[in-house]
Amino acid sequence: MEIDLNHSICEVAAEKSTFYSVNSAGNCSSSCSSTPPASPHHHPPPASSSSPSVFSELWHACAGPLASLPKKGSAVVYFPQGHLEQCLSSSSSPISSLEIQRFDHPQIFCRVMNIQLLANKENDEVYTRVTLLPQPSELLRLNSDGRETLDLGADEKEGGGGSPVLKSTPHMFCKTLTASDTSTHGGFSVPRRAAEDCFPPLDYKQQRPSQELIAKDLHGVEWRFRHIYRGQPRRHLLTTGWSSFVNQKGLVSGDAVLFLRGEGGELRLGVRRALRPVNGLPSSVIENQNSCSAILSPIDNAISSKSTFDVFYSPRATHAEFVVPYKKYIASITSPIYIGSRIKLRIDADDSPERRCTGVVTRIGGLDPYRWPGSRWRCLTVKWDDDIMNNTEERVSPWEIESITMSSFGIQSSPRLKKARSGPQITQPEDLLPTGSMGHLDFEEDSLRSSKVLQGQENLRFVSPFFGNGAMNRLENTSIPDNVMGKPAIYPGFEESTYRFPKVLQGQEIYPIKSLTQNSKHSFASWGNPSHGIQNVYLPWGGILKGSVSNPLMSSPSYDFPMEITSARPLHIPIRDEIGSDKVESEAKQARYAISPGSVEKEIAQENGGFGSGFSGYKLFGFPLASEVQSRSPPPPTPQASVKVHKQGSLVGRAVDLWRLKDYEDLLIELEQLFSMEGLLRDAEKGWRILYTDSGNDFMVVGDIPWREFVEVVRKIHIHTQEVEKMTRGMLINDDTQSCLDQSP
Amino acid sequence: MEIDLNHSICEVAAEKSTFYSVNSAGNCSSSCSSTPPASPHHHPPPASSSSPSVFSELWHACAGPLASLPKKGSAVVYFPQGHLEQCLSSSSSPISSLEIQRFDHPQIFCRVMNIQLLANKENDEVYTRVTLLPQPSELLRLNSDGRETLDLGADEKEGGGGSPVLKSTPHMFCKTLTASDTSTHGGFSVPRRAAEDCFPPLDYKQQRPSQELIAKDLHGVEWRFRHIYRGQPRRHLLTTGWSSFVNQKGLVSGDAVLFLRGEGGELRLGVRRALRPVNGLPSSVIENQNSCSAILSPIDNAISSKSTFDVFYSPRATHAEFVVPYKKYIASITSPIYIGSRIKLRIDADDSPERRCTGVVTRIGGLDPYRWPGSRWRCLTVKWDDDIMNNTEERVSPWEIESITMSSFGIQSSPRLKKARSGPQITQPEDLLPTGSMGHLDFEEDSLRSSKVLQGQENLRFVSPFFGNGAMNRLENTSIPDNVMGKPAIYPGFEESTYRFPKVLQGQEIYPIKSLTQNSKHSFASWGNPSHGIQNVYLPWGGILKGSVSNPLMSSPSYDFPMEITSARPLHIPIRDEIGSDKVESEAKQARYAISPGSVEKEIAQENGGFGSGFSGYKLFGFPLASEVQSRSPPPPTPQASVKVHKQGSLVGRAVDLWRLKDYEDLLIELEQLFSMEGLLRDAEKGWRILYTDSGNDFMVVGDIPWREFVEVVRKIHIHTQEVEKMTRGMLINDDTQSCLDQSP
DNA sequence: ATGTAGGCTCACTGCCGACAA
DNA sequence: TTGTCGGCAGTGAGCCTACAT
Repeated sequence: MEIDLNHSICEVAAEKSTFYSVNSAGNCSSSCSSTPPASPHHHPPPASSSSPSVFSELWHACAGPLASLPKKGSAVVYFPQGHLEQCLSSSSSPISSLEIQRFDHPQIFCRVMNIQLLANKENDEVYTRVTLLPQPSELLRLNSDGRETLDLGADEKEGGGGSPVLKSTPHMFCKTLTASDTSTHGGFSVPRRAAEDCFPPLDYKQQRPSQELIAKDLHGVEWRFRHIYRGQPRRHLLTTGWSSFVNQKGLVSGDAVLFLRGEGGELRLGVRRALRPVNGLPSSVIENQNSCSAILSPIDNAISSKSTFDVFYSPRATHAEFVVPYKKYIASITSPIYIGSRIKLRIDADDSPERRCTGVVTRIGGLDPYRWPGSRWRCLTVKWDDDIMNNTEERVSPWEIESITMSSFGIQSSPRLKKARSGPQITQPEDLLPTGSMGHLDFEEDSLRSSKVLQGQENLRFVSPFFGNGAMNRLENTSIPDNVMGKPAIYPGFEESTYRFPKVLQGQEIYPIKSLTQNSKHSFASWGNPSHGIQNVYLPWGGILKGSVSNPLMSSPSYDFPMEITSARPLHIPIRDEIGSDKVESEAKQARYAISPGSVEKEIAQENGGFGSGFSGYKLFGFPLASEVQSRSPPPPTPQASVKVHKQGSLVGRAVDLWRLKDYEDLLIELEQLFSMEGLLRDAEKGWRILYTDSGNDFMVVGDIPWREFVEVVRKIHIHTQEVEKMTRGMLINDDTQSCLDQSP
Repeated sequence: MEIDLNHSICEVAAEKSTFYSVNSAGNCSSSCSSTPPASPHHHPPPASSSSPSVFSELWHACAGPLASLPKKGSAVVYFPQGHLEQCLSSSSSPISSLEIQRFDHPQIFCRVMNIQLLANKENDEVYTRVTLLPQPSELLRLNSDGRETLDLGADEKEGGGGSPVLKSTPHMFCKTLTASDTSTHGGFSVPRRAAEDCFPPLDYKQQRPSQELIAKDLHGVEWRFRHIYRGQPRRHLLTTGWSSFVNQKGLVSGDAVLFLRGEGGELRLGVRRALRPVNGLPSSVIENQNSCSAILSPIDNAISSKSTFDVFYSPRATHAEFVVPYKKYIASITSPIYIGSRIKLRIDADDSPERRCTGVVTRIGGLDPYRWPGSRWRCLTVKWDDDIMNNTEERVSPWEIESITMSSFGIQSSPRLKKARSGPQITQPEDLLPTGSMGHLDFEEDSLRSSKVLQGQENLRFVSPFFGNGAMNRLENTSIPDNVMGKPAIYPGFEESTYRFPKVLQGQEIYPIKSLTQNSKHSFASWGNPSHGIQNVYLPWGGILKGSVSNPLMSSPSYDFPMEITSARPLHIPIRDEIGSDKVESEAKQARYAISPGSVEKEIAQENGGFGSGFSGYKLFGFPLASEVQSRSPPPPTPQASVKVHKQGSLVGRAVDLWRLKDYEDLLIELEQLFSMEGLLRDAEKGWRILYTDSGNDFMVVGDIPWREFVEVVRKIHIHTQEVEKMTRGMLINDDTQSCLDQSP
């Protein structure tokens, strides 16, 4: 017998009680218990102790995330997957005592004060509202010597309080609409148990018992339906009024409706739209923008004012993970992720409980180091082994990863394996072994493979600018403290690396060998103050040169890397030292922690010896190095953070923070959201053009210059219809023809 | 017999030929002629010389602005009213030789290169596209001595070129839809002449002749209609396909459709929606914001790059005047406008040819002096004599005004006439008499009245900070050159003044007498370099003190102004001296030109003698003065502290000191208190939206940018109902409850 | 000449049980 | 138990003329 999982979930929800409490001090706590609800008689008398507002809140809490509720018997706390609501039914982790942390601001820890669901009345979607109390936490701090200390025991016993008021789960059901349900032909077929559970009883003695149901939606709008019990075999149907509801709500097959009966017998109903794929773009992209822009901005304010903030979050519409459990976070950051790493991920899909997916990290994107200088979060692009995953989860948060192993892909595909054998032996240092409970890295067995990854790489020839005999010598004399074992690699600034051309980043520079050998004078530069011994050398493929191996890159400049691998780089976790005076010192020390205690092979081409000179003036393949160099804190005389956006014909302008965005695509998504033009901007055929006025007051087309450059020169963004470009080319008229008259007299 | 004016207009358009030409050099010119079109036989053979593209362009030109086309026989060039298209049929002023000038950038003159209509495919509206060639003109320049020279003769013979290709106007008609036309019950009743003119002929021998019409809209979409000639009496009807068209275009009664038959017999059709009143918001707001932000920004670019730019302009949707004929402009700026001035305005409404409206200027708003430091444009708020005008034309551009007289309103309403008699005699200087052809000011007869206006004022006690014996003495010795007679008053920076609290502006400071007398030490300050003799004294009510009357404000501090008159101030036209080194000098000289040659009575309280010191540190009623002082270019680092707040529907504005506030939340609370809207603003669901105008004069949503940034750029805050956002997003589904179940079994 | 209303037809909405999965 | 289909009826869109202005 097949079981509709959606329905099963609903039943679980009904069987599991969720308790809400709000104490007078505003210190909300919600705890969960697996106590079964009151006896499931058909029509329990309304609980006199329950106030309508509590019912309403509970209704809101239940209305949205049903599909995200745990499977029967499951009690796993799995915040990172975004199914925050699981905490509601997790007896092991009451929300109020869970450590929550913003993924993009490691200094700030938050305490969940309240979780409830709210409705976006615009699109009828339900969002989870997480009220967080930001707590600049002592859990993670830098000691004076720059060493990172994880003080796990601190701040543990603070929350709590408030006696939870027990509330029995009201009777409800959720049904995914069938084609018949949404067609104009008929009504809505009510599942038998759902009707008996939620709707007032009918007089079954009648031939065709029927009644009028009145249900309020999230807006408070009443919807009336004729509920009839008829047919052979008998079944419950909603007829009159149903199609109007479907039409006005714009429901289609695959969407879901939800009915909930309150204590007084009053009905509520909500819709839960299916996650419709946004054309052309993976949903994960939308997720990221959605979350970052709309949700995180008030958080900054709250943090500075030490007040609470709310996070709105729709588990159906967005995959973004705003909060992660502390343990998960710690586990994640102690497991470096490299491009090429094979990761395992647990997926909570509606149709399969706990499916685990595996894939290979193909790209590591960073947050904007200007805006989130200390963020440890990275955006991973994953090529999944299973093709089914391709469309749904292209981008992954490192917090989500369950285990990591080094991938061995690319070995067989490289015909030049032997030739590369003479390359450096990349060995993962032992202290990068996972210490977290969830992370799993077996570098021992993977060390060889990762070296093969390096050896297999073609065409891209990289060398670190840190290379240089002097630096190497210094480095070899450096002793690595023992107490930093197991700590993550520390690195200020990070960037994605899917570009064909190498990027030079703060603390991580990548050069083609060719440029080194051919024109080392202008291609080499050093970062960091040599007097402080910036010693870590990260090869582009993620290995760390160790030992006393001579520099093969210099001697054999024709290293070939397979093209399918752009570069394999470690997921370094930067920690920002806010004490500006000792920046270099601490960076140097932090950097050391990432270095294997073994001998590291390095050469730092150090032509430009000065620390402050950076890479100004150097170019690589026409790309100015300096512009890519992320200067240290504070952010340079920064260009404006927010850029105004005007849409043609729109009265009101908006503003976007470009530093938050990663690329043009992000921008388009952001703009679409700001102006409610979902899907209209990314598709040029929709007729919109994005223009901008730059610092030279020139009116330009967005997208022509590199994103970073764009961010710095843009002054104002304009959204115009495509007519704007026709002004020079004359009118174009598209000739899609429609016939609305079939017969001619 | 009643005549549908819309139809008349259409016929005029058909009778008047409009000629377009585009020469190969890209130098487009369009000229007009009143030559009647070819004999109006029913089906003229397609002109072989006309290319389809020209037809298309012409079609676009005709499709939109029909209501703006001149009445029969009219040849008046009347750009300022926004009916740019009138030039198309004006034989006296071919477009190509007309001087066009941006109202907000007096240095830049533009030459019209092309005019055509484009479609906003979103709302199906038609826009006028004006391709302009900016010409940094010599017409208006400042001599080295700072005197303004109007070199009318220059630059006159430059344009032209290109032999216009004659094109006969295609056959077209425009009909405003009736209730029957738009009802679901029937089809579209085609006016007889229109059908015979535009549609292919039917075989009238048949019983019910019919045919299928295929017409393309602006998007190129083909619409098919059954065209039938039937009924008793016989008439032309569009049946099948029509209701689909109406529905999909969202047409309602009052909208108009337009059919146009090309040379090849192909049909085009367009819609022209009726100007639906935007609920709650005066259309002028839309206009201003829309135009300034979306339309003018590319112009800056074009000006700097000396390239062309386009202006998109919808005569139906916006009232903004982007271009004004040069003569009109000159006439306007030579006629100072005061609050209280009675103005006459010509209105081109659809239903009445050349209706003239009169009203009294109640408010003079300025452009942002930061962004448009030299703009002469002012936004006038006019209280119209005719109540009908109240909703349509609240705000007026000075370019539109036909004639100006001083108003005498307020005389009778003042019970304290006698008491105020001892006040200063405000006399308009003779050199402010109008010299332009259109302006009309009779200051001689109004001088007394304006003084009465002053005398009648209560409760608001103002005095200029310029008052001071030293300055007065200097001023009295100043000789006014004769050759500046008739030139407008020159003043850097200007601001509206409808507020209860005084504002301190550049060159125009207004203080309550009370503060002067009580704490003159901190309330007085001087602007301008005394060595250059800033001599003009503008009283807040717009008068210029002259003669040797002693300062009555100092001796009788209890001046009372009627509340209904905020202040009567002259519309000073600032001219920006771009030579930065001599700024003060030229300003001082320019200022002198506005002063009556007669003896002027002034006192400048000049405690703070330094020019650069401004008003920093002084506060008045808690309002820092310095923040309100508009410094000379470049804009000062200190943004304004107090920001004006306007609530939709409220006549009176308030002001908030943003520096006192911590964040957006504080702001909302403050605003709620100011407007007694407790709880209404912080909850978005209450339906209020907080917007603001920033330093770029853009209309933005509050909350998008960080608070600190916001504080620095905000210029004015607007509280609107949420309707304001619907203007950009289109209709929202209203949630009126509907019962869809009438009978219960 | 043309706006509006009544009559008429037809297509579609929407309620019903049959039937099958 | 419930998704889908054929049957069927009521409503209304839409074509027609009549009538009024």
